[in-house]
Formats: sequence, C-alpha cells, structure tokens
Amino acid sequence: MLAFREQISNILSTLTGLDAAEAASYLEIPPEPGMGEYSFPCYLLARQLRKAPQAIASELAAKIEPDRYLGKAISEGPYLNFYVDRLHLFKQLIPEIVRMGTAYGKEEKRHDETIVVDYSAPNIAKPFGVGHLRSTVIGNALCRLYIALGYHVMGINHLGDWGTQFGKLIVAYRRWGESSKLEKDPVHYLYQLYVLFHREAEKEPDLDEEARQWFRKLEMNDKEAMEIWERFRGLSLEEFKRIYNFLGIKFDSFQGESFYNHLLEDTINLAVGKGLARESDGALLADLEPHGMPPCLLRKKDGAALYITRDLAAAIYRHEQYHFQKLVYVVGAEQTLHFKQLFKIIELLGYTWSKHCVHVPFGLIHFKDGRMSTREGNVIFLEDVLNRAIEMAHRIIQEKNPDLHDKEEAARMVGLGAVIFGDLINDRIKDIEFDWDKVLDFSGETAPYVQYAHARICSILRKAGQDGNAVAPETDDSLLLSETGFLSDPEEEQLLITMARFKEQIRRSAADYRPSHMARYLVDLARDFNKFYHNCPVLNAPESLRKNRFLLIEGVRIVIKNGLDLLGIEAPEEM
RNA sequence: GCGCCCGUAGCUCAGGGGAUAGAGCAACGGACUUCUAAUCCGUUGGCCGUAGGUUCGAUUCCUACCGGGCGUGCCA
Repeated sequence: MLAFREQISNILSTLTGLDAAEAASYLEIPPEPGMGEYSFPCYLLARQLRKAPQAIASELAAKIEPDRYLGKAISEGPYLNFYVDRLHLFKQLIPEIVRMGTAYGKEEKRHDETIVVDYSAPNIAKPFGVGHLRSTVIGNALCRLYIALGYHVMGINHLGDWGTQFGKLIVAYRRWGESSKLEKDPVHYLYQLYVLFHREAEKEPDLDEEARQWFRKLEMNDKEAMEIWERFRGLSLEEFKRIYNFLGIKFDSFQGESFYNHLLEDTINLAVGKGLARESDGALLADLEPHGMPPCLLRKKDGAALYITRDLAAAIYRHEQYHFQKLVYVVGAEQTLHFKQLFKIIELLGYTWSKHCVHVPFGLIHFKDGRMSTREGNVIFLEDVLNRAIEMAHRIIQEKNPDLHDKEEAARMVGLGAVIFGDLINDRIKDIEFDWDKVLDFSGETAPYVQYAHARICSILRKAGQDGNAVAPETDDSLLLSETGFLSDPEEEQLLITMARFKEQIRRSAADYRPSHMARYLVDLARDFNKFYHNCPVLNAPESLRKNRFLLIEGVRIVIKNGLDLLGIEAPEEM
C-alpha cells in the first residue's frame, strides 16, 4: 500500500506539477470504505488554476489511466479518489506477508543510525507501581517500532538509584530495619521503611536533617553508607528485573543516575567554563531567563548536584558513546519544563545535537480522589495489577474454553496484554484514572479483543490442516492462481485494505511517538476480521473461495501477531 | 501571578485543516445443533467548553476567556 501511495503521488506530480512529496502529504484516507483508498482534495488547486475544484477533479480523473495496481481514479465532487486494484493488491501483498511471516513489517535493510530511548526509570528502593507502567510500555513499544524501521536501538533504564531518598532509607534502616525482612521481600520492605520514615519525620523533624547527612556521607563515599546503598540497589534491581522479565522487556543498559557521579564535576565545570552558570545564594544556577524559561539549579549550596546536572552528564555521555541520531526521553508530562531546560542548556553548550533530543511526555495515572503518592503509601503495585488481570483471564478461559490444555500460558498472555494495551490505546498525553473495572474489562477495544481474533484465525487454520479436503495456505503455492470467485464480499475487501495499511501505521506510530496509533489500528483490523468471520465462512466456503480466504486470514493472522509484538504483547493461538 | 497540557455522546475515548463528527462501555432489542458469543447485528444518545479570528473550508490552526491537571531555585 505504501507503493500504491507512492504511485499516486507520482501521478499527481506529473499531472499537476506538484512535488511528489508534497502531493503525498495532501493525500488523505476517505471517511467511508466505499470511497477508495486514498483521496486528493482538489480545493488545493482551485485558486492556482482558477477553476472549481469539482471541475479539476473530473479533469484529472479523465487523464488518469488505470493500470495493474491502480484500479480506478474517479472524481467524487471536489475529491479525486483512487481505488487500488483488489486482485493486484491481493496477489502482491499476501505472498509477501506469508513469505516474511514474523518478519513482515520489519524493514529488510537496516541502517547504522542509532536511537537511544530512555524509559521506565523506576526509583530503586521504591515499589514498582502502576504509575511506572506508562513509561515502561510506551518506551518499549517505541523501541520495537524503531527496530522494525531498521534502526539500531539502545534502550536505557535510567534508574533512580541516587538521591536524598537514600539518605532517608539509610536512616530508617539503621533505626528500625531488620536484615532478615529485607532479604525476604526487599522492595516491599524498603517501601514500608520509606513510608515509616515520612510518618516519623512529621513528628520528629530532625530526621530529615539526619537523612540529608547520610546522603552527604553517601556522596563522600562513606563506607557504611555505600554498603547499605549497594545492598538496597542490588536487591531492588533483582526484583525489578524479574518484573521486566515477566513483561518481556529487555534493556540494553541499566546505567542509572549513580553511574554519572564521576562525571558531574566536569559537567559543572563545562557549564561554568561556557559562562552558563553563576552563583546565587551559595548555589550554582543556569540563567535561562533570556530564553523565556525560569533559571535552573545545577548545584545546591551544600555542593550536591541536582537532577538536571546528572541528566546533562548522561546526555553528553550517551552522545559520546552511541553517536545517536535521536535521543528519546519517555518521561511524564510534569517534567516538560525540566527537559526544555535540559535541551536548551545542551544547545547553549554548543552541541548541535541538542535538536535530536526529544521529550515524549505522558499523563499521570491517578485515583478518582487524588494522585498516587509513594510517600503516603498510596500506590498500587504493578504486580498486583498484572496478577489480578491474569487471574481474571484464567477465570474466563475456565468458563469459555475448559478443554484448553495450557490455560496458564494463555491467561498470562491475555492478562498482561490487557494491562499493556489498556495503557497504550489512548493518546499518551491524557491522564488516566485508575479503575479496576476498566483494567479487568476484556471486551471491546482491548487486547483480548485483538487476541481473540488471532486465536479464531489460528483455530480455523488448525482445523484446515486436520481436514484432508482443506489446504493450509503455506502448503500450496498454486493457491494464488485461483482467481475465480475472488473476494466476493465487501467484508473481504475491507479486510484486505485494512491489512495493507499496516506498514503505514508503523511509520506513523513511530513518527508521532504514539503507539496508540498501532493499538487503534489493530482494533480496527480485528473488527474487520470479526465482521468477515460472521459473514464469510472459510472452512465451509465453496471450493473457489476457500483457498483465497485461507490466504486472506493467514495474512491477517500474521499482521495481528506482528502488530501486537510491536506493542510488546503476545498473541495466544488458543484462548 | 506566570508557563505548559487537556476539554468531543450518560461514562471512557478516536478523529492525518476537508466529504454525513465516529468507536468502546452502559441501556434496550436481536443472532450460538453452523470456522471459539472475550464475537456480531440493530436502537437510543452531540451548541465538538465559550467568544472571536485566519481560511474556499475549522472539532482540527491562532487569540482571549471559562473549567480541570501539571509545573514554576536547593526532590526526581
């Protein structure tokens, strides 16, 4: 379909004198299925040609010769609508999909350009709450999309493994901690200590000062402080890795905030050397007011570096290491100003690659009655959400498909898929209200809906393989030659057209940093399949139709599977 | 106060400056002796926050206002 789009652009270019790329940018997808696959609005040329758009449309239509790929181009009012030749599309697309299989959608040639994606970044020693899900799944999806587009990707987990919270934890642990409890369930236990600390600090304000001192000791490489910190970090990281593993997410690097400690001094000196920083009240600050932003602190008056200093050091380090084409930060929208400041400072330091840095923001997850707060102990653990979703999936399978041999495996894929998909389907910038009923609802625009379509296709293909009269598509190359009775129903046509838009959706999702496009697309494709399923029998179809329908749904199966894979979701063959 | 983001059906949300603004959920009615009913079909449901502006054309872009969220020098 991308080739079709290109062909149309070229035709329009020769006919109108527009640049092909410009013509392509004007192409749109008509609102209704029966109106062609691409549309060119002729208003654009009306002024220049001093003619009514309707007239332009019909004149252009008359000049266009249909060919193998382009079925027809006809004017409909002020629009020039292009219809792809169904048979040609089918013959060209389906073999490609079936041949490529799981690789379909991936760019065949890879390029050397690297994209660094900074995502997830949970705070060590704090629980992995649902709030951390967003960065994790959006970042993971972006990584997968970039890989599909042929980029070399570095997924970095910029762990929150340094900062004043460790001072607090050390104080809490030294006062109230028990080693055995820590070993048993480190993340939950550290979380309890963290909440306890804040509760006690309300009554005893000296605790905060004590925490600051312990953090200072940590910064001075104090032996005891370092030992406790390393223990907390190691134990927590182990837990986090277990969760990532469960989610099927792999990082290329776990270099967190602490990794940049040795670079902070140089980074600050660099800023000072460039005249970017000045002293103020004992602290060091970068004055960004000339650039329309509030100033930002690079160093506290006690000498400790701040978040932005660390991010600055990290960005420079990453550029030296990876020579990235793009550096993407998948971080909450509340940090928009931080990244605007960071990128401006990078630019002011003279690094032209500052324009390759992108902040991909997303909205907050909150409760009906307020925001989640680790300090107040007001969080929902991601693992609890995942487990409950999986339990729910298991219960439904038990009820609907009691004979399924591996219910656990299917329930795992469906439950995880539902949670991930639920986060990805809407525009990331919007806040999400956490609602158990919604998380556990597996009908409508959800992963189970898409997965169900996939399982149904697998079921048909499985039965086809068992039945001597039916032929599974991958076993017979001559099938394509069957052209009689080809795509007799509108549901088949629609399914083919939607399937053909897959690659376009990959590009759009990556270009907009919005995996939601892909998620929506998969719902559309699953919906088209379900309509087809209800109207067009496959196994019991007339001989002339059956083979093409096998091929059609095999294509859909692969596209759904690969599409879900781009979102980090698995597709069970039975559910 | 200032800055950024959001505002579309009862609820949750799609909507690539263009054709009659669409889904899901909920409600109601229908379809399982037929490839898995986690499905499908139908009905009900809209001053696209308000007022201006740009444009041949604005839910979409701009401005102001209203409402909500977030941020705004020693957390991250």
